[in-house]
Amino acid sequence: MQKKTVRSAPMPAYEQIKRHVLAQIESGALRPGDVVPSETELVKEFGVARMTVSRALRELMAEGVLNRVRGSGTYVAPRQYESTVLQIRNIADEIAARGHRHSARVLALEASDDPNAIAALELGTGPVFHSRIVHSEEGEPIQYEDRYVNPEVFPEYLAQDFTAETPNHYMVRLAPIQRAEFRIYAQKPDARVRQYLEMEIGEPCLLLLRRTWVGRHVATSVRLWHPASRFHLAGTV
Amino acid sequence: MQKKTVRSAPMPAYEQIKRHVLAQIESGALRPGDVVPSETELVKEFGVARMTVSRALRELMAEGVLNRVRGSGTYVAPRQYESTVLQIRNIADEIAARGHRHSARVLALEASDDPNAIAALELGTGPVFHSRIVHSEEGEPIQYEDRYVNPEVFPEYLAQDFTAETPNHYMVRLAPIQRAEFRIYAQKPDARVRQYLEMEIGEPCLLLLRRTWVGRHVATSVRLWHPASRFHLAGTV
DNA sequence: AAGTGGTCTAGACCACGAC
DNA sequence: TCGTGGTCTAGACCACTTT
Repeated sequence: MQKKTVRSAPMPAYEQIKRHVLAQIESGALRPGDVVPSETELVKEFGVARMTVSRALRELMAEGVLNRVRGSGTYVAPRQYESTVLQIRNIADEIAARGHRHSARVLALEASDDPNAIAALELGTGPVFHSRIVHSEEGEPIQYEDRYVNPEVFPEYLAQDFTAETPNHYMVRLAPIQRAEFRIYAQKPDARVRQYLEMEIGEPCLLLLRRTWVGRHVATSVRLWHPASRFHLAGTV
Repeated sequence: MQKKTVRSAPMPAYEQIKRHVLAQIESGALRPGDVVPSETELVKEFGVARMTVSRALRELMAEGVLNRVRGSGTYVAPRQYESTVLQIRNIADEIAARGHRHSARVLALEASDDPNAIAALELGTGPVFHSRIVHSEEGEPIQYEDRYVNPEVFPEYLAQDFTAETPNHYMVRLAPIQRAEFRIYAQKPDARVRQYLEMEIGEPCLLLLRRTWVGRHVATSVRLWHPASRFHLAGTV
């Protein structure tokens, strides 16, 4: 009963196995519903005891990443369906998780000198970057995104193609978000928002305001309007 | 390497240990900050291997019930109903924090056989307890609370005076909330809610649905309507 | 029958904190 | 130094599903 040779990385074996499986899911090598290698196979692959593999897979199941069925096997879980306030998720991921098609229409992508936006980003002077995008799920508009971006944090923002990648995904990919502040309102949309979201007159919006920090900089300040009939927020504490 | 004698209950040993610790916390025998018996002690008490105790305590830490410090010990975690993001706060406290006066009007306080409520509380049969209360800030209504309560968790609920203490405060005082699930909607209020909240016709509501757990019981399921013009949610991540 | 996951044992080595 | 938790091993028995 001797511990095997020291691993190069100071990371527990079960954690390495978890990351290995997660990486395969993120890369698309493993898709929802796919069979994950069995405990026995992972034992051989990683040269560890079965308890260690078992813990890794059990924790991934507790995290909602995998489903395990005794006698059958381990499967990649379908993605979660409800958006959450607690996590800064990507509208495109949420839509994809529901098995639906996401599309984005870029209404504006420009520099701006709006003093309110400059203040919200806690900058002294402008210009700042500004984008307005309508996100749709299966062709039905579900979010009107009005976003201001700190050029010091994302200098290449205006050069991106936000029909291919959402601003949120782009920013998360480039910089780790360290803090976020949000406010949630029920609000009647103005005429422009109502039209872009194809809403009935009188239907309210669920409005989410969010500012996120990267280091000491306010990276972005965004207002997200959602038609009340087609969207809600959810989460657990 | 023989498995020990068959347990009377068909429940894993680690699960029994978890329930034992949770029961002590719920009964008040263990309070936040208290030291939980060490792995070695629990190994002796339950006659199991250390890995089994370790798993039980590790899972309770993952659930936020315990804190574990290597070299020091295992401790009961502080109650978290105010530390997290969408805080499970008391409307009366929030109003008091603004230096304002809170008042409550109890519209109903009764037993109910509503099958939806019974299902929401994950009970087999009713009756369950039901209350409807309008909360006001400086005399201005700010929240319409429609709450169902699990009688197994709060048997004395109907005997309380909720003009003096809010249901939320009463429940938090009696039992530690361990988990909460919420959903947030923008919604047009029905006529009754609109009237009690003294809202203009056409003004939307911010509707917060929340279920909270005490141990393995759904303790309460509540719908909170707020006039959009006078209320919003906020938090940080 | 063979393979899967679920649980458990009785040890072990280690990093860390309190004393 | 001693006790604590963190991880790991190399087996084992079991319930269950698939073939």
